[in-house]
Amino acid sequence: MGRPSRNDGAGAGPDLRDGILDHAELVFAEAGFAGANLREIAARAGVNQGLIRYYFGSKADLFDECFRRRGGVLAGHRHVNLDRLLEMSDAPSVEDIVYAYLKPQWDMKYSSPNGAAFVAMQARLHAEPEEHALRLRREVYDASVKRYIATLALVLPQIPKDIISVRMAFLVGAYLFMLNDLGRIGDLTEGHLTSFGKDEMLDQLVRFLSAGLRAPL
Amino acid sequence: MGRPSRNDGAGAGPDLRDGILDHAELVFAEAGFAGANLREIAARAGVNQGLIRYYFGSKADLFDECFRRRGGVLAGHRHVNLDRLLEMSDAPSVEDIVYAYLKPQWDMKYSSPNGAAFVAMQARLHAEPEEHALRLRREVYDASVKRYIATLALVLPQIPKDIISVRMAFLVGAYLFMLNDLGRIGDLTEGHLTSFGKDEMLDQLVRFLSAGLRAPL
DNA sequence: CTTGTAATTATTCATATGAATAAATAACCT
DNA sequence: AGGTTATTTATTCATATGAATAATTACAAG
Repeated sequence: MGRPSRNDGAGAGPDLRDGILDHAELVFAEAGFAGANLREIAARAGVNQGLIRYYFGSKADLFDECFRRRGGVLAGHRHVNLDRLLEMSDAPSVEDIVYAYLKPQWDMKYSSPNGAAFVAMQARLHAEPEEHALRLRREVYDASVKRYIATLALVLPQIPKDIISVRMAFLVGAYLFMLNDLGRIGDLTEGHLTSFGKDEMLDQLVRFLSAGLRAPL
Repeated sequence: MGRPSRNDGAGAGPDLRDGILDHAELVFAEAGFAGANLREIAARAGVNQGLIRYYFGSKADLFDECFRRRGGVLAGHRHVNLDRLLEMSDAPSVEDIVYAYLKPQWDMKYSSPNGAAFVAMQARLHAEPEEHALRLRREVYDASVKRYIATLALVLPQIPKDIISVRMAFLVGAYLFMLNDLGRIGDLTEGHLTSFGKDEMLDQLVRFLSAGLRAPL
C-alpha cells in the first residue's frame, strides 16, 4: 500500500525517510511551521522535494509525523517513570513525581541537537492557537498528563483535583519556557548563570514547582 | 519628514495608522510573524497594502511597532505598580509583588480582543529563537523584570539573587503559558474549569508562584 | 487658486513556495 | 529475463506574498 519498509532487512541504507524527519525537526524548530519551507528541508536532508510528498503527503502531515515521533517517545518515558515510581512506593514525594515528569524531556534536550530542536518545536506548538495544534498536543500528551495529575492528587489529598490540574498547567508552562529559553535566563542573571550547572537548573525547577504544587489554599 | 500627525487637532478621523496596528495585532496573534500576511492585515484594516509600507516600512518593522506599543504600556504599568507597592511598605509580601507583576497583563487580556491578541503575540514571540525576537523582548521587558527581581531579592534575603532570577524566569513561563492557554487548561480539568472564576485563576497563579519563589534551598 | 507636501490607492515586480505530474531508477518476485 | 511495484528525481503549475513604483487624492500655506 505504498509505504516503504527498508528497516526489517539487514543492510544499512540511509533510510531517507528518517533523514527527512530529522532535518524537518531542525527546520521547524528554527522557523516554526509557517516559516519552514519544504525546499530547505529537502536540501538539508539531501533529497528531492518530491520525496517529502511521497512519504508524508503535505507539509502539515510532515509536521505532525515529526511531532508524533518524538512526542510519543517522550510520553512513553513519562509513563515508564511513573510506573517505576509507583512500584517503589504508594506515596512518592511530590518532588519525585515532578522529576519523573520533567526528566525525560530534559534528557532529550541534551541528548542531541535534534532533541533540543524538538523542545523548541514543542514550545512553538504550545504557543499556536490553531485548532490543529491543540489537537496534536492533546493526542500526544493528554493521557500522560492526566495520569500525573491523578497521582499528584493522590499524594496531595488536601488539594482539590481541580486545583492540581490548574497547577499542572502552570508547571508545563514553566518547564517548557525554561527549557526553550535558557539563553534568556542568562540575561536576567546578568551573567551569573555560569555558576549553575545544567543539572542544578533542573533541580531548581523541581524545587520551585513542587513548592507551588504544595502551596496551601 | 513624512510622518502623519492627525492627532493633535480636534477632529476625529479614523487614523488609519492605528487601525493598521490594531488589525496587525490580531493577525500576528492568530498566525505568528511568518504566518501573517500583509494583504490580510490591509484588508481587515480597510486600507491599501501600500499604506502599511508607507507608515511602517517592512513587515518586520510593523511587527516591532505593534509589539512595542502595548509592551511599553505593560512595562509602564508594572513599574507604577511596583512604585506604589514600595511606597506603602518597605517589605511588601511576595504575593503582592507577584500580583503587581501579573495584574497588568491579566487586565490587558480581558480588556479587549486586542488585549488578548497581544498576549498571544507575546507568547509566540517568546517561543521564537531568532536573535531579533530576543532583542525585542529584551528591549521591552528587561528593565522592569530586573527591578522585580531586585525587589524580590530584598524581601527574600535568604534566597541568593541568582536563584531568584531563575525563579523569575519560571514565573514568566508559567504565567505566559497560562494566560495564552486557558482553553487547554479546560481540557486537563475535564470540564470542571467552570467552577473557577477568572479572578480566582489569577489568585491561584499568584499563590502557586509565590510558594515557588519562597521555596527553601 | 495654485503649489508643494503628506496621505492613500492601484498596479506591477520578483520571487518563494506548496503541490502536482511525469519520468526515471531500483528492488523484488517468479 | 520480465514484469510489477516501490522509490527517487526532474520539471511544471498555480498562487501567495513582500516589496516597489507610479498615479491619485486630500490638505495646508501663501
